[in-house]
Amino acid sequence: MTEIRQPTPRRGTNLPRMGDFNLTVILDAVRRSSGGLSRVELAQIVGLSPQTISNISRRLLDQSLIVEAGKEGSGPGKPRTILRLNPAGMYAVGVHLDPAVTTFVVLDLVGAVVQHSRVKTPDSGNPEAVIAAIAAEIEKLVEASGVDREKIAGLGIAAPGPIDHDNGAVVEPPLLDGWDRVLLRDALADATGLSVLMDKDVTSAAVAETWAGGPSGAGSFVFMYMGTGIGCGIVLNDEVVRGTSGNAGEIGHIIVDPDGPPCDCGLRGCVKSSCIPQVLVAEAQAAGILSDEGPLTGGSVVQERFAQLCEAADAGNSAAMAIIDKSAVLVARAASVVANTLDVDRVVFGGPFWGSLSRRYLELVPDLIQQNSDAGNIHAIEVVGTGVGEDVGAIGAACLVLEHTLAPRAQRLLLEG
Amino acid sequence: MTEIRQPTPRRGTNLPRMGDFNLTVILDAVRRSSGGLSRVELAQIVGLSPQTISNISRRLLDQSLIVEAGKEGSGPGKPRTILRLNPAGMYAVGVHLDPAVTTFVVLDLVGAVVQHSRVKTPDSGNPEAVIAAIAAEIEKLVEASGVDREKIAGLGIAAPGPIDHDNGAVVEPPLLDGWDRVLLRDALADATGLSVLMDKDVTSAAVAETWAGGPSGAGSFVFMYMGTGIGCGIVLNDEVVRGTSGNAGEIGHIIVDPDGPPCDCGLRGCVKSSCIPQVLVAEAQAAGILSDEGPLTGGSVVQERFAQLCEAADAGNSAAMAIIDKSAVLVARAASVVANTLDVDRVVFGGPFWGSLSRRYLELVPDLIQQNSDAGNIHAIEVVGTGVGEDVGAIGAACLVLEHTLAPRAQRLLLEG
DNA sequence: TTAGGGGAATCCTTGACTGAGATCCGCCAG
DNA sequence: CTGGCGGATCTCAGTCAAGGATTCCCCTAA
Repeated sequence: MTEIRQPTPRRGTNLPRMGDFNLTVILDAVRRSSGGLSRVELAQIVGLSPQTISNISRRLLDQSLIVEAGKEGSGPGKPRTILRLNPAGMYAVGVHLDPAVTTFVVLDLVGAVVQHSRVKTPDSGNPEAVIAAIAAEIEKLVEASGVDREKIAGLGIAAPGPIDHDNGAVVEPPLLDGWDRVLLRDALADATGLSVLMDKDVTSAAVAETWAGGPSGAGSFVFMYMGTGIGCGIVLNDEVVRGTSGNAGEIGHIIVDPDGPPCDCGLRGCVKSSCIPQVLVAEAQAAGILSDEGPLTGGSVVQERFAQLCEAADAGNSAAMAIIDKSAVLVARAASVVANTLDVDRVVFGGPFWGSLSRRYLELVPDLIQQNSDAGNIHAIEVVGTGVGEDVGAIGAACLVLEHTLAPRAQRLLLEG
Repeated sequence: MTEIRQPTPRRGTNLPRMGDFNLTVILDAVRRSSGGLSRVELAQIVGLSPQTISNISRRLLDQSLIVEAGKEGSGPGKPRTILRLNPAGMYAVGVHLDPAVTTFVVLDLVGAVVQHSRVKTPDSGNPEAVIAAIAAEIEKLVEASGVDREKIAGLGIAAPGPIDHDNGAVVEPPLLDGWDRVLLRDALADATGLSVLMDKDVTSAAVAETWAGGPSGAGSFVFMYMGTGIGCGIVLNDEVVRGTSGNAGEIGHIIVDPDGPPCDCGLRGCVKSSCIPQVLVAEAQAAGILSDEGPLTGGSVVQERFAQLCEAADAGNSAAMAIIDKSAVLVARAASVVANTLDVDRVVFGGPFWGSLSRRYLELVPDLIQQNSDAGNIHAIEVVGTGVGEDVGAIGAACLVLEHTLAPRAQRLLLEG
């Protein structure tokens, strides 16, 4: 353990990089504004001269990434021409590969869903066949959307962790037999002809929030992903934290309940063993809240019964409410650990199971997190639910492409090796 | 909780910024190399053309931040001229304000300690007098070092958290009465005439590692700070994570022992209640390992007895060893939580109490962390002890200045508001 | 003496900045 | 109703500064 792997050192930058970066900065400002911005406003916001804004605007107009959308003249003088994002300027395809269902979306530049489909994930141990099926579904979806293929910037894949980011493979995914270290990214690139990006589902969800989540996707935040498992996506200063192997956000073994049930790690009360939906459903069945007592096999069964549990809680069943409320306390503890460690001032909740939980969680969690906050005296911590719905995984996957292509990441400035 | 605070949007960049950034990139490459680099090597490393390197080298030579140090010719052709950091090119002053002792250092450009002193922190409730005393001590230290005042880039302060980074104040510091929200940074700037930066001690320690820690300070890592409390500093891709209010790294309430003692947060087995030195010393006293049974008042008493405990463990006292070993397990769990959440591949241990612990911890902790790693299948996690010694707080404080002035932070590229 | 590599001088390209001019609209007088 | 005036917005040329490409000079080993 004494030899330190020497990372690639920090590299320099040059003029073309600078130009491209400023372009993405302006695009980002336009994107984040509600209702567009004029060139003068842009100059003020990004700190560049009006001239430069004009030049870059022209480039963006030429690429039809933005459009001039009307004028706005209040007083005397030439009215400002408003620049807006052109939704049809670019598209991206997203796939969320989940043990239960595989979701597909085509997204436009503003992050709106143009086309959408879901298929049950085939549980064959034959990844090649599944990959071919995915490629075919993408083909069908793009066809149906009527989008010009030239306008499709790429394909994003969201997969359950852990993943091997360097090789574009999932590693020992639970409930996906035969998928260990299959080179999914390259296989799909070959099959579709698109450039492919791959990330964990929680990271994708966080990216979806930055791109399609409105004001709650700006700055720094932790995205609590409520899915089959519970994970988090991390965004610091508008940049997603991926970690060395793309596996940031693993919080399954944070201990949230010293009196909780034992976990496979040998301890007690981990997130993974005490507050994921599967555990809550099992608790509800043991308590006799859910009539159906069949085995909990597969993600879709869990999802269904979990929805029943939440409905019971919303309907006033006190035992069900107790289970949900307790889970809120535990999840809030996990969120607090991450929020305290990174000192963020916003926690965003989302994920496929969030819809059922949101009402009760939004009543309980804000106060719990505020109480647990180490920096609570200095700044409050906002707790919000995401605006991106159930398909956040697939939407996030598509947003990976948009983010990679158009977001003003500092990395974009640096020369490549 | 619905109103989202709109953060300052991402800003553009321009030519002068680019030039300055490239300068810092080159300086950083020279700094990180062992034994200097030639211009050609630099060109290859940072990706800029040889003559750009030449131009920037000239600027660095003019500012005497680097020096030409000999030639290196192996084969035919003109031998390479080696560029090295000039230790005397710049200095920085660092102060570590700790409840027990206040440490002062003057650092040169390579991070070597030029001058050093310690005084007991006066426990008066009169911050103004203490600030005046600190300023006087700095004056004395600079005088004694014989350093040209023009070469002093600034003053760094490391303070125990939580801090209010915006206002440069400590917030409700434990054991420091009367210091709540005193505007320490501005007061010291007025008193010394230096530009002052302030950060938490754990953040400062992480910065010290990036600047003076050798290869283990590159890339991404978590710095576990073993002090009166236990905290962590976070560095991702060579940039320190500070958080919205400068309070990142608060891990005191991560639960590491479900069977542990109760904590003031209402739960059990937090880091703060189960493995900080004060708790271990109390355990040792209860077990009769330490003969002296006096009260545990003040940081220096704890430090002294903790050293005795570690000595006993090193000497083979099995009860003492059990206490240290158990703490290693617990601290490893906390480190694992952070490492898993951020997916870093290195954990660096350090801090004032690290010296006593290092031998046993380095035997136990690497395996423990590897076992707890969620990404353990994908990459190993290195565990190393810092090269920066007991004064890491003050050295880190001085490094804050060097880092702010000379590190290739992406932030440097962006235009200011 | 020759070969080969390092470093500097020169010119080119490119992107942002500066200042003058064109454009557009509301206002107001005739 | 019409045309000139003023003010704000936007664009056109010129300048500046930084990195890139080419060329040349210098140095050392063989």
